[in-house]
Amino acid sequence: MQYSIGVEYGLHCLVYLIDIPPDATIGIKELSAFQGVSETYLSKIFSKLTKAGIVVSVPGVKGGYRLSKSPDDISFWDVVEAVEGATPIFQCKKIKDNSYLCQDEEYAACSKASPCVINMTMLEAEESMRNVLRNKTLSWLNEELDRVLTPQSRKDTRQFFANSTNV
Amino acid sequence: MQYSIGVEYGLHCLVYLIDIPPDATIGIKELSAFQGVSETYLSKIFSKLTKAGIVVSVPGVKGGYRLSKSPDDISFWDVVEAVEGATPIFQCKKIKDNSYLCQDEEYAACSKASPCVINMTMLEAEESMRNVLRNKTLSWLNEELDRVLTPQSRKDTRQFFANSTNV
DNA sequence: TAATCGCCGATTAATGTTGTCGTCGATAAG
DNA sequence: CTTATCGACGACAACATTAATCGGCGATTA
Repeated sequence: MQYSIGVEYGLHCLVYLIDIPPDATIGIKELSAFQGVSETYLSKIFSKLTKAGIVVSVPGVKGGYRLSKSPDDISFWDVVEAVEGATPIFQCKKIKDNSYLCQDEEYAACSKASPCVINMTMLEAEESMRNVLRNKTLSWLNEELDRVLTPQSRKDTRQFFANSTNV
Repeated sequence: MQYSIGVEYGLHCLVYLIDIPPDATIGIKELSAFQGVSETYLSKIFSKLTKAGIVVSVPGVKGGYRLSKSPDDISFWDVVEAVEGATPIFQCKKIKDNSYLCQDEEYAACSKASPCVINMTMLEAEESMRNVLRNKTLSWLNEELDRVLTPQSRKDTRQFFANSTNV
């Protein structure tokens, strides 16, 4: 069980969109070329990011993507939710409502009225994970990368996209 | 993306193993009949729980399963890990180590030596979820069910398994 | 008006999920 | 001592999902 690789693709790409000049865009072609990932698949990920209001797409020649809001207002969870949806990780098929005892109609009604403790616990655990992701923004990630990577490599990266940026 | 339904099956079944007399067991047949789930599939889940040391299997006629240790020492996470494995939910295909800049050998070596901030963040978030699950034990679940369910339904459930319990 | 971009739906190969089936060895009962 | 019943295990199958590819669409720019 794993989230799709699209989450990783998306987050890595969004980093490059943070520092570009206002009104500039970066195309799928450049993003996929830089990272060495599938162009068509990446474009699907960006369709989802667009629908979620994380990026804005500019169609036509010299088109591409840019962030739709401040990187301060985009959290890791926003990206995960955009790509993977908000479906809970833990399934609840309500098996407690299909137990042997539920052959009794009255008991079944009573069971369906009360929550499933196991599922509640799972949702609580998931929520804890989401809260960590909600507290990490793209701005934070950008600063963290400044701290971890060499200034030269960050500069080279920006240069790569600056050369092909569509202004 | 979801954890398999086996987690839910397993946790619900383990509840019934808590309150049985010492040295008694409950068979797959009774568990699957009570919950209305597939017998063969459930037996696979219990194979995993056995390998993980959560339950003990008794082979032969009148065989079945019982908890291998105190329900105080079995957490939700133990069960999830037994059924699903400990593989992280978030994939990291190390795409940072395959970027355009990594065509430079020296840069590639440097990149591989430094951690991926995005993946670190994901693992931190997952760990937060696991910690919630680690703090919930089968004993806690049992008490919670006592609180939420009617005494009658709990009694009926125990009765169901007592009738077929193998002592 | 032609080339280039993102958008979108259909398709596909590989993989994972949710089972089933048949065989095995262990065990209790007749 | 045989037989029926249990769990263990591997093979298999149906179905869904994942990670892509492909082709046609409309928008844009040169």
